[in-house]
Amino acid sequence: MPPQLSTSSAPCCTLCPFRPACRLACGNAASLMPRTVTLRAGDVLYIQGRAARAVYPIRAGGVKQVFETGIGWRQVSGFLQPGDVCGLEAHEADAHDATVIALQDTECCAIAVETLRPMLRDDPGIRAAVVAMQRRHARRQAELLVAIGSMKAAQRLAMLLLDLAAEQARRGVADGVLTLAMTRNDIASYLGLTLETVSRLLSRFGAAGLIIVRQRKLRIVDPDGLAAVHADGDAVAAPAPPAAAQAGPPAIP
Amino acid sequence: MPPQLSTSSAPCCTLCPFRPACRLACGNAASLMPRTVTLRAGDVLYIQGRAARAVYPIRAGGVKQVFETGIGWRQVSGFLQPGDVCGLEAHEADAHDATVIALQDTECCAIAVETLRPMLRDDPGIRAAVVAMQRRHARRQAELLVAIGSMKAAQRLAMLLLDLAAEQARRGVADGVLTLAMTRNDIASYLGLTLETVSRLLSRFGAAGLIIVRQRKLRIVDPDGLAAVHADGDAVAAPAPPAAAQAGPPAIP
DNA sequence: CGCGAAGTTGAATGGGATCAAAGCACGTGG
DNA sequence: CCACGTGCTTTGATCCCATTCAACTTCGCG
Repeated sequence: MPPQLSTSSAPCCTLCPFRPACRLACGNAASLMPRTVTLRAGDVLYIQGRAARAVYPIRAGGVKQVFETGIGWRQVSGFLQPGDVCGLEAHEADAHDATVIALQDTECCAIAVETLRPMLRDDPGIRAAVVAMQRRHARRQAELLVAIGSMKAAQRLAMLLLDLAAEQARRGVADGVLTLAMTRNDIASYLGLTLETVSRLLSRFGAAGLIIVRQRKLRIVDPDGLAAVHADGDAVAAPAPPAAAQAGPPAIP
Repeated sequence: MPPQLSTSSAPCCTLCPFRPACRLACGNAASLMPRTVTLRAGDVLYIQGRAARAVYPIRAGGVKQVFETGIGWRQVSGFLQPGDVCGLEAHEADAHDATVIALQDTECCAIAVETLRPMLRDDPGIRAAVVAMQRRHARRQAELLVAIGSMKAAQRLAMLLLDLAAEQARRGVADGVLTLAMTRNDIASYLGLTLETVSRLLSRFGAAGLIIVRQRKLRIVDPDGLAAVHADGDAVAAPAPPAAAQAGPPAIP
């Protein structure tokens, strides 16, 4: 077993919708060999409003999507991880509808629209995968809208944590240790809160035994409890003093 | 000139994306003759999660979209007017992604997916119109997300009013009298507020001379002022007592 | 080691929610 | 025609959750 790589796993294409047509992923010499792009934390992949010339499947790392309204109000609108695809709007619009910024060292492919469009026309499998991806994104956005519109802060944060864990499970990671590549500020923006509130809630979740947090490493200890918080909001109220002997699980490795 | 119809104008197809292929709209005998549906206030057009067998262009009246999350939290997610199309997700999904309920007496067409799909395949014009409609909807949802996530109540309401006015202008109505078919509660749900807050803000906007409200009739007096409220939020703060002689415009006709 | 960015924690404030009570429009039936 | 009931709206008083302001700690990196 090789030594552990940085914090994220090596480039992973297993969830990429373009995998069957991609030489990087399946090795077929006759297939597409996409250009790749590498980004460092803070680098901008593309900017909202600029011409959309490609879509960008993420191979490793992580990015945030930032949306800016017509009058200049910005908000984080999503976090994308390996297996997700940035800029899918390119296949039916000519401009990007959000800005994408790397949260950590990130590697992604770039598939030009001139390559993409024939692929979508000719391959029903890929087309279906892309449509499915768009619908998942729309559904998540609708759920987020309701969360921000009518749920309390604790519910929103619980939702995000469960969401991140589900995403992680979807890409096959077994142990429940999440790495939050984004800052507290990014999380707060995404959830319509402030960074202080996010920090306080993470501490409170930790005190309640739902999670273990240490900086950007997070382990979900009690998924059912988190789900209860998401559904109820008052499930974790006062930071009850943990009495005496409570040999909780050791800190995150 | 016939006497004025109820409160909304007669069935209007001028903005319908399917107009060029529709006998109701263009009179071409060889074209499609869609089935029509009539609803009374409160009637349900379709329900989230049920099989999507058709799309429903609205000819007259108005409806609200209601989205329900996986754990049963509901929120109004949009208001649709004549020229809009309900259930457009049908062309790539097999289930409706929201519930649609009539706000008033409403008339709409029903175009079965079996009819829709060939139409979209063969007619680039219609396809483009449908894509444009979906993108406008996505953009509006993103703006709403930022508004609910980080704007104050007054800003959100100003945004909605300006939006409704713009929609009305888009369908060619000249005088600026809006008819709010939805209740204060619907507005509040859509904006992530409570009905009391919406009511108070409408009164405050009225006192500030931005609008004239009386029940569900609303006239925008000062669009620029409203835009300032949308951008700033503090533009209309204290309900300043209107001093003395201020012969404001007469009540809404 | 020292600096800046990110995170934690506390205390005070405020905006919107909640609770409560009238007021108003509209349909229904006496 | 008017009395009545119901649902929607308005307005007031109070409360509470999240924001704001501020101080301090921790981490990452030159």
